[in-house]
Amino acid sequence: MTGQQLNNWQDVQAEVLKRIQTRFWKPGDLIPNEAELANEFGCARTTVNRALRSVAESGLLDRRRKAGTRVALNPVRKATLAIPILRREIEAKNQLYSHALLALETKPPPVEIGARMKLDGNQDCLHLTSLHMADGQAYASEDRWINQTIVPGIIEADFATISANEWLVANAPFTHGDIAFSAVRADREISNQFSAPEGSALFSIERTTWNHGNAITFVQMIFHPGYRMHTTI
Amino acid sequence: MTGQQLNNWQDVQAEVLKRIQTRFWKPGDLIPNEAELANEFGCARTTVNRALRSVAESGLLDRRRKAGTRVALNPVRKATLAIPILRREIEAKNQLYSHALLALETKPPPVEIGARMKLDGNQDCLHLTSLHMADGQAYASEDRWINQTIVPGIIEADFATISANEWLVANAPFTHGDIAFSAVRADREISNQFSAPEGSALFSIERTTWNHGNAITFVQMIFHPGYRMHTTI
DNA sequence: CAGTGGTCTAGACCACAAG
DNA sequence: TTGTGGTCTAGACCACTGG
Repeated sequence: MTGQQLNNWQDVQAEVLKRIQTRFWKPGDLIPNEAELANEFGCARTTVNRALRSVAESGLLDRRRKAGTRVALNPVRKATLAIPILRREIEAKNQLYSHALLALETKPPPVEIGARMKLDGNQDCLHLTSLHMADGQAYASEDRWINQTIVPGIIEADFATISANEWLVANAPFTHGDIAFSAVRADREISNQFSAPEGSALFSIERTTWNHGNAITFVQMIFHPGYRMHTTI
Repeated sequence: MTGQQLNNWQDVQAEVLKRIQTRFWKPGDLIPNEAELANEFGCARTTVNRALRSVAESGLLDRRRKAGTRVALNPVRKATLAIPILRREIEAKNQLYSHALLALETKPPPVEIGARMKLDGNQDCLHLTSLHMADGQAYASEDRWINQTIVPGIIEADFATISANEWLVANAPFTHGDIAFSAVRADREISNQFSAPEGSALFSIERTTWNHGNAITFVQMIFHPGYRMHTTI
């Protein structure tokens, strides 16, 4: 060991971050390999590996076998953002959550939505619109299509008492999903729901969830004026 | 070993995910401890630990010492989204990146921005507005405040040739940042930049970056109409 | 108190890719 | 070909926390 004693991977990680932030290791630099750092820090190579892997996952290091580990030239910082169930997001603010089912029908979705769900042909879907409220104020408007052919039991669900999202979370496991964030203009219907001027700029989240190759549901949530989604890096 | 042989942590992870998705382990269930799973899978406990830790990070498992590991009741799925440098985002689409500096001045920021940057008093900041373009089309409009007291060399920077973001990435390391996403209405100036109707709904990203306790910069990026930010879970 | 996950260690072998 | 990170193992000790 030639340097200070670092006993756990968090300490090693902190030292590595410090060297990057202070430009002791500059962007593009090749840093010592795991064995050398383990020797310098007086710990096992496994510990160094754990620390470096963690820093690399955050985007600050590029690691490649044989080529070694370099400080990232263009650090694409990765923000992790939690996609909460709306009810919990609202309750976390100590507000009362409620929701109202506005419409429920069975029909084939518009072509662009059918395409996103990779449905073949004019397949019937369950279509529902509902409003989520915090302390009685409109919080988010939901427009959802559910692929009823692959969700057993969906017909019996009572979406007046449980929100579609919560029912699906409990009954239709998914393997992965796509999410898109954007800004949309409030049309007449939406602006009425929020008691906001027509043409207001509203934050939108669209999500398609899948069970292996099959789309379970497509949902667009449009949030009240002024809504902000936060995260940190 | 009582079950099938799983030789690496990815296989163990896949098996664990399968058991969650198929409801073999149901939400709220306590699953076997690491030693039991290691025995069942015929691998070391370390390997099981690596797999379970990874699943827990995605939000599907709750792990607590002594209490054991449970399938999450309300899985708050975590989406990791990459915050790219704009130039790279544009070049990744095989478009030509360019940018124009629209204004540059030195003055104290508005109070709400000064508060976000935790500046004390009416401290002068470098304020610049610029436009990022893809193939000559307006892509995003940037409004940035830089705390010049803690960024050495900022005076010499030539923001006509290098974008402020790239200069800062190269010269002002940060330890962390806050990000907020929202929707904003295009005012007259912004709508002119995008040749879009006034009142268009535009996607906005605001970011403050810090070096320990000191704000380096606050920036608001407003994107062209129709911009979407994607991720997966 | 005792059971669980969290971590460290030393050694080993392997997969990948640069030269 | 060979140096690098990626991973597994067995065993050990520790930290936290539920009962």
